[in-house]
Amino acid sequence: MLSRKAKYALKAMVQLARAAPQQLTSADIADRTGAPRKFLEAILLELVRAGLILARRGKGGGYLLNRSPEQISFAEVIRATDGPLALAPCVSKTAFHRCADCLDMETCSIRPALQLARDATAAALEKHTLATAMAQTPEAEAQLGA
Amino acid sequence: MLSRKAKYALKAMVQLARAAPQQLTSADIADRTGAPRKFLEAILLELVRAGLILARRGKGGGYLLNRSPEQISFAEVIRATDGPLALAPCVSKTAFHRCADCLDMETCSIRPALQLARDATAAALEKHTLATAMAQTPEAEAQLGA
DNA sequence: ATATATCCTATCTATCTAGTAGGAAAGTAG
DNA sequence: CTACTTTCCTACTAGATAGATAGGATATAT
Repeated sequence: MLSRKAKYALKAMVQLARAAPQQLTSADIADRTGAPRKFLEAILLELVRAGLILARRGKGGGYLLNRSPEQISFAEVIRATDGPLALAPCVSKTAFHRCADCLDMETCSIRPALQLARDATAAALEKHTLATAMAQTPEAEAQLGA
Repeated sequence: MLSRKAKYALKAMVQLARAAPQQLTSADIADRTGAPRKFLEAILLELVRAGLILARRGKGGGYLLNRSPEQISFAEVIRATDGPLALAPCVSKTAFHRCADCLDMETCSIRPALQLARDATAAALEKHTLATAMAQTPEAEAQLGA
């Protein structure tokens, strides 16, 4: 399961894609996604640090995508917030290391299955970009207060 | 990421598949997988309740698969221990419900992506059975104490 | 009866989740 | 230079989950 953090991040990214080339403030995004503003700010900061978005401080400031929506995949956003997509570190491409509870990776009886699962998930989420999401759901996000 | 519980469960199931038609005690399985015996017992109990294995109490007792290895998928074992494979409840087939943090499922901008991811993961893990795992790694599991 | 093995309950510690609160730093406009 | 806005940073908290451990009750075979 994704954490709320990752879901808020994904929804925020889609909102930024919709707003482009205009920027949105954390308050704007909080309104549009239902995420608590202060919590959202921390998440947006992580996305800034991951290089996915840019931030402008001060009056008239806000956030905007650092790349075009076609170039930002769901996989990247999830990795930036929740970490690797893989079901175990030993099959992760972005954060590979031996599992603490498994001595011999080579003869591990469950690793091949986890590898297939990772590849399948990664393929789906890397193909799916912010542009895909925009095209599929062209309307504004439903408001929580509605 | 899978919990240790799920990994122990999967490894235990593969060991039971290898041992069949002989049964194994919790101590046997703990030895072969590196899982703490008492922790493992709790896990095995969950697998019993999920109908994946059978337990025999008393002297000469132990655990054994309730179906043939070809009929038990990795997906089932993971669901029995860690819960749904899906990244969100709203795209889960086995535990479907609306996400607490999302009012309108129909217009959700991230749901289609999560649906694709779930389908891809489920397909991979449902196809992969204990028999598949046995065939791929015919040797005994590496010992933690080795 | 005794030994064996699963089943059940309770407890514990550390970490993670999902925030809240308060303010510092930076940028803009007058 | 001052006021205002907006991001950035630090600290804190309540509650849940992970990953166990401990001790014993219950069932079974000899």
